[in-house]
Amino acid sequence: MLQLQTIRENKESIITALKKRNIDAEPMLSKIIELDEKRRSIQTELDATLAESNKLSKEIGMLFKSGKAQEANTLKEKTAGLKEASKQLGDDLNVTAAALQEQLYQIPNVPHESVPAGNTDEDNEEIFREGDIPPLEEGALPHWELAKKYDIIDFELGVKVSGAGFPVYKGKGARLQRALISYFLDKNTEAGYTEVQPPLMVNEASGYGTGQLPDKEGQMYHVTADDLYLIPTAEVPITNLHRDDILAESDFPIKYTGYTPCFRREAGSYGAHVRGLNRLHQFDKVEIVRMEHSNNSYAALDEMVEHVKGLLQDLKLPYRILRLCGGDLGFTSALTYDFEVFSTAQDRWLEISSVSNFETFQANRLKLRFKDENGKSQLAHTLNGSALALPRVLAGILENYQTKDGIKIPEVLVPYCGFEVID
RNA sequence: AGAGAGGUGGCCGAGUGGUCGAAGGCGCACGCCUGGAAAGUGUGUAUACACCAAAAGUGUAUCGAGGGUUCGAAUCCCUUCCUCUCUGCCA
Repeated sequence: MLQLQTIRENKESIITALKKRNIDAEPMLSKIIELDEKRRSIQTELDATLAESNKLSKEIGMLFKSGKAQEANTLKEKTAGLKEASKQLGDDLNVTAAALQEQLYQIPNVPHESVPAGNTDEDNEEIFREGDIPPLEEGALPHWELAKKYDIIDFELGVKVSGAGFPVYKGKGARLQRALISYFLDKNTEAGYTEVQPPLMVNEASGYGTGQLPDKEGQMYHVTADDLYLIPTAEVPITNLHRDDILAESDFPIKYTGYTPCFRREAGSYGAHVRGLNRLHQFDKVEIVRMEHSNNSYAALDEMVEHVKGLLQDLKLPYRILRLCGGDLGFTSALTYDFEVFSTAQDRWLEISSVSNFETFQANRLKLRFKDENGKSQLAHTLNGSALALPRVLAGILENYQTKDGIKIPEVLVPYCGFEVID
């Protein structure tokens, strides 16, 4: 959510920046400014009315105490009109503030200046590429065939137990999955991220805090009996650890990492691109989350990108980094780098990490602030990234490391797996 | 799930209709004291919004949330959320 003051002061530049998202924000912003002006004028009037009313009440109290009941009763009559007026103004204020809030929730974050304009993923800008694409032998298989061949992931069993998109990992497949989680957590911890195990269900306030609500309500599983939501990413509970906090500058940087399953309804997904591990209702992910001083968040973002690069270099997977264009940028993000691994057997790139700076967009909803050197509160910046999302890393490993003698395990994972090959 | 207790400032905790944004304590900050520290001592120490160019200042709101009674509510009434304890159930 953008800050009102920012909108008031930078309306034109916000409109220009939002054009990169192919949004004409002019009508919305004008509406917001209009509502804000209305709200302020009502507030001023209401405050004056209440002040008058408070003053009279005090006088009445004094008069009663000193036994001048008659004078007090005279004053009482004067308060009736004030009371009526403040009730009316209060209602107006509530209506206006609610309308304003609703408008504000609809404005996406302002893209960073480096974000390219564009409509679709075609317009994303590749900024880095590394790793060799392995020459595969005749008869190389996509991961869902490999999963079946070596009996390491059973999609049909998942269908029986839950439904499509809930795979069952078995044997060495399950072990490899666990190895990846441990490996990522270890690397993240080494890089200074504090490991946390957050709740997997969150309340409504948390959903609003990070921006899943109200915009993406349909994408989360809603446990209606208790009004909780299954987390679509660890970003939600971890970022909300600091909801309503006022930090000291010395608290920065705040760095967390956490492994969680993630639950996504993925309504509307279908087709070949969602086969196998490509798109699931439940998947595992290790996330990194940071809270930063506003003047350090882009340095932090770069650091996160370097860190994720390190993970992929270790796994020796061919990958590229994209700077998302305005049209592909998430609602809450100011700048996002997507990491994609090349899946050789599918001959396509698979997104395995998304690293974003939200600037103050989430912090404004979270009321996550810090005291600056002048003792003033200002909003912190929040960032997060996958380090990494498991299923597609797994898909990449299975497909890129396949040989006719089985699937080799990347060297760094062997100590975690306890075996060198899946055969 | 049943019964009970309770939600007050960073924390603890007092406050049952008016002078309460809220005693007292702890913590924290700054100063004094000290060779230095501790102790002692003094001062300060919530957030949001509005007015003001801004600072200063002023006003308004906030004692879980929402509503009501009243000239006036932390205090009374209603609704709701949450927490804790015991019982039950269960990993």
